[in-house]
Amino acid sequence: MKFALVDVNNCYVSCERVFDPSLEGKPVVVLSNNDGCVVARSAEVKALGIPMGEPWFKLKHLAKRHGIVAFSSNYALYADMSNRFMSILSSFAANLEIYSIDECFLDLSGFSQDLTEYAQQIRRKVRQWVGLPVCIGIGSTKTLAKMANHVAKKRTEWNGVCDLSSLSPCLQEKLFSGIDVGEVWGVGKRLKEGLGTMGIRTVLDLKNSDRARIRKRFSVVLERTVAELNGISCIDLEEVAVDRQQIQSSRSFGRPVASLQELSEAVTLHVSRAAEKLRHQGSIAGGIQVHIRTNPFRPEDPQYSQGVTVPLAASDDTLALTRAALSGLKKIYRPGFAYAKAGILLVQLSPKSQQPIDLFADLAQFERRSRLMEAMDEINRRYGRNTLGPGISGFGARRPWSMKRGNRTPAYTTDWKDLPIAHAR
DNA sequence: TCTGGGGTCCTAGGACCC
DNA sequence: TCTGGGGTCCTAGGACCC
Repeated sequence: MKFALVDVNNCYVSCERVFDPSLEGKPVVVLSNNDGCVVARSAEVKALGIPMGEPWFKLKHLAKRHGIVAFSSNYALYADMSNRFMSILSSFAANLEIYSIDECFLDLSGFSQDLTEYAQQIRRKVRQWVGLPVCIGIGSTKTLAKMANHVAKKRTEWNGVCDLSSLSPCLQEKLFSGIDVGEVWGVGKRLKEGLGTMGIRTVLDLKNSDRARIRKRFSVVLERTVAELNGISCIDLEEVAVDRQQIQSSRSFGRPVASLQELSEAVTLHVSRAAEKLRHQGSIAGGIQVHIRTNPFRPEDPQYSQGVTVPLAASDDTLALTRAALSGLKKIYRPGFAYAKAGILLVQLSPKSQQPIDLFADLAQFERRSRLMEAMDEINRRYGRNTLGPGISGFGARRPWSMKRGNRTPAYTTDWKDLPIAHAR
């Protein structure tokens, strides 16, 4: 087997730079929803030692001093750039797996040409056609391809491409002995700690570790990782997008919320968004979980966090799901708290084609509802999300709790009125 | 004042059944 | 006072990923 992992460098920052080249060379960050924390950093920002996930308010002084430019996240733009990026990749390999918004695995098994040169061609084309810089890692398993990608990104002498399968075992060992085990795909903070107590500190240590012992002390997942580091491919390319098993919608509020009324509006909005995704993948949900919580970062305030799962006759009907969610919310709601976040989770998903028909149900009513949902999705697709929804979710201007997005760039590629040329005039 | 959101998989423990 | 063993299903929580 041979896999390549193509990954956009500092994806969100790079997308912003495509439409404002003057940002090139400047320190740039993109912030999460509510402008909460840093989710993308340019190389200049990384060099300042600012970690991923750092809360923005803690950085403001640094930002001023170094002239850091901060953008609110613009997901419509990033998603569209991602689609363009993926479509270019599909011309380089017949089999590929879109792993995330900015990463894609290609199956290069059986390719006879020089893979490093092929990867450089991919880099040039992506750069030329969509303006995004990418790095490419190649290896005989997905875990090795990930590792190679890390090397390509961190060590400039590789010029953006690293093919581990072209290295001699001796060179590979030398490389792996110099990389922290925490950089391995699937090894997070806790596992790194646990491995450390066993004396496993580098990628090479993990590669040479005893698989049975790893399985016993940790899990089958980590055992698989060790196998993959040794070139034994355990994780397949997943070309077809599989149906989600859960669909979630949750969000922090722009400001604290206390009333059941406002929580109900937020929950209703979340159900609408999740139900739309549910119908899009052609599934029905057999349960809906509702959760609310106060702000855990303010331990001096009274804290409350509660969730409840409400079972229901499997459905994809926004109104039925909303009813269930609101009944759950009423059960867990306690007055007297400053709530910071609410969300819902659709669970027990199954294909709509398997939906059992209730013997006593009103079929005509069922049909009308289906058509209503279709019409609603179509209107929201055409005129923007939340154009049409249950009345309880409130209207835009009346949603003081909705999120803060102080500095979002225009939807350059997905909205006619935001085309760059219109701004140039 | 201000700390994201959406996923997956695994494990442990409780309820229940025979 | 005595109190099995094994299976399934569900849920909560932990860990990881981007």
